[in-house]
Amino acid sequence: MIDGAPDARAAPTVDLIAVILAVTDEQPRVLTVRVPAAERPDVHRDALPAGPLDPAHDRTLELALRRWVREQTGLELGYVEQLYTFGDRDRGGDDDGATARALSIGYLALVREEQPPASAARWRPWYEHFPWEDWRRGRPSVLEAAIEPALDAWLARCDAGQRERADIAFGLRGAAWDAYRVLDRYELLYEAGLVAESQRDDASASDPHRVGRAMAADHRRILATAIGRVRGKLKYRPVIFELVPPTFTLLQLQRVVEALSGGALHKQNFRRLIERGGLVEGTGVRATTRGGRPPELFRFRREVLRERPTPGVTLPSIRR
Amino acid sequence: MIDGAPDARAAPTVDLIAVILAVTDEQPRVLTVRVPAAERPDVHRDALPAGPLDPAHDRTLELALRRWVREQTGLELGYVEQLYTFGDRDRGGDDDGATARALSIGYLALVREEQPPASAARWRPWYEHFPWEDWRRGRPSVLEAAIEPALDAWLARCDAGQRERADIAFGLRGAAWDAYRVLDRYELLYEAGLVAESQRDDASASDPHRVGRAMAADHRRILATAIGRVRGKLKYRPVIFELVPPTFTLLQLQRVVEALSGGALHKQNFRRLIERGGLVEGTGVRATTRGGRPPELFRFRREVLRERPTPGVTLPSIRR
DNA sequence: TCTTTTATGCTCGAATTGAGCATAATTCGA
DNA sequence: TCGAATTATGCTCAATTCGAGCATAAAAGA
Repeated sequence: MIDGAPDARAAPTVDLIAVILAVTDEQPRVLTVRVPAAERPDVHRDALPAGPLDPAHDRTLELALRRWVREQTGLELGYVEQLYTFGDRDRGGDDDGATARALSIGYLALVREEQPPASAARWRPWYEHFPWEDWRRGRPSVLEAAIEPALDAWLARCDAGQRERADIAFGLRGAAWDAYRVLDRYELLYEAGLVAESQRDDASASDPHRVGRAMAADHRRILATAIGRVRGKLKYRPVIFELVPPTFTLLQLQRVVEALSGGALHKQNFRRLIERGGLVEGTGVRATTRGGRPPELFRFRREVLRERPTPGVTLPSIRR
Repeated sequence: MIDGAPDARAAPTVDLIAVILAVTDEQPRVLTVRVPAAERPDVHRDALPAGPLDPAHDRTLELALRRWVREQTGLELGYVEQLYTFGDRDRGGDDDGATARALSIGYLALVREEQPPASAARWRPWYEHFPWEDWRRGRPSVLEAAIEPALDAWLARCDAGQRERADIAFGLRGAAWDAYRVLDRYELLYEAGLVAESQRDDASASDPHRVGRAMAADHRRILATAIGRVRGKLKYRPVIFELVPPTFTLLQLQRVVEALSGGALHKQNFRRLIERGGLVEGTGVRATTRGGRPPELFRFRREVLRERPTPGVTLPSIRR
């Protein structure tokens, strides 16, 4: 069986699941739909949009994704990249038995502005699901108020390895907060029983100190993966320009970076980085403004791709 | 169909495919098996080992992978991460019709040393498949001798966008060579008909200026994805230590980084980076040596994970 | 002992980064 | 109309990092 031929027994159902992100009004948002919960059809939950993989129509997985997203939401996706394939058995979805395994191929998509979605989909600020990830106005209070005490209590029953893992993930006891470890943090909270999803999956789970707004099945895990990915990508690819209009002010751009990375940036240094890095060029036009000196409008400078190997924006160094 | 329920029509076969990497004798190697070609059973090709996803046995995809790799090759995998899911229709495999789609979930694994593989698997230097990726002894001659002329000829029939894409991928006309764009380069060569795989997939393909050793189906594309990933990962996670013995000299470590990244490093600066970055600690023991001052043996310093957000090694700046 | 070889320490200038001060160009209220 | 408030933008300065090379140390081998 080492010869590349897949086993015929293994025929799980496969769907494509989309994490579609945009930033509007300085809030990063994710496109969600409301679905009835698997066990309790009267309860509705936020879910990521998912669609079938239709072999008859689509030559590639990415085309399949673009097609059903267009058909279902009217949204024309720009930047798309594959995220991760989720296939653990107990994914908390409508997985009925042990034999039929559900496989979801997750995709990350960035769209330019909040286009009002057709259908029942809606844009939701992602920090509602991850309040501990937004450090733009300082350390999130939920950390001290809820997460740390509950985590401590849980860790008292764990070994030193878990303690170390938690320290690194949450920047405790002298460790630094690493903005990219979004999934690590979510997984710890899940294991510690601090998110509603783990209560659902495990009846014997501990107390209901739930943090953040829950999602259907394992969709919050998928969103965590996407946030970590987009934060990482910012550094070395100019994906940020997928999220802003064709022309923009440097402050607009900065706010979008801050929204994604969850940290505050030093304004003048951000400008220096972006301008001297050759990522943008001025248009000569100034934006109409609502007070203060009117800022110049810039556009993405495509030529940077040939000039520099990794044109991105370095992340925070959280201010203060 | 936006509700997360997968369509029952879509039931492709799924297998797990492993890119298992090691570095021995300063050569990066990949574990391959020999399989008969889909169209011509008399011809054998290098392939990546693949195994089934068995829902009955394995709770997670990663466990399934570890299990069949252990069973088939005797190899106990250490570091494992999911790479990418390959599911385009024309993957060049034993895909018989348009209806049955083959899905391969690729995994990247790093193992510590060249353990002599049981079974028919063998270790193969990956630069045989990608000779243009090895810049350790300067610019690979295959670029000037074969790739650039053929690429130029092909680009003459393309639009300016392709020209730009090729410049960026291969560092032509003033652009910088970016070690991470392994997949971009392979895909261009594929499209230009410069690798044997594209001849197989397209009977009308151009001349046989083939570069690098071919692999079965789309396995070379998968390997390219893995190489790009591991090169990227080096920068911000200490994955390098998955590939060296528990204690090692700094030169050994440097050679492994160079093998993976495909570039030469400045020795003293590498030492400074590693030591002052707190990635290693001396053992006080010196290695037995074959001439020259005996070097000290170091070990990975685990505490660095809590001290620094992104403990990795910055890549070359290719010397000379 | 002298040459060769590899390891390791150190310096120097250039570039990058973090932080803040200063000035410019507007709007808005008194 | 003037001054306060607000936002944009230019500039400096010190600390750190990075690229490159010189110099010395510690061994083997002739």
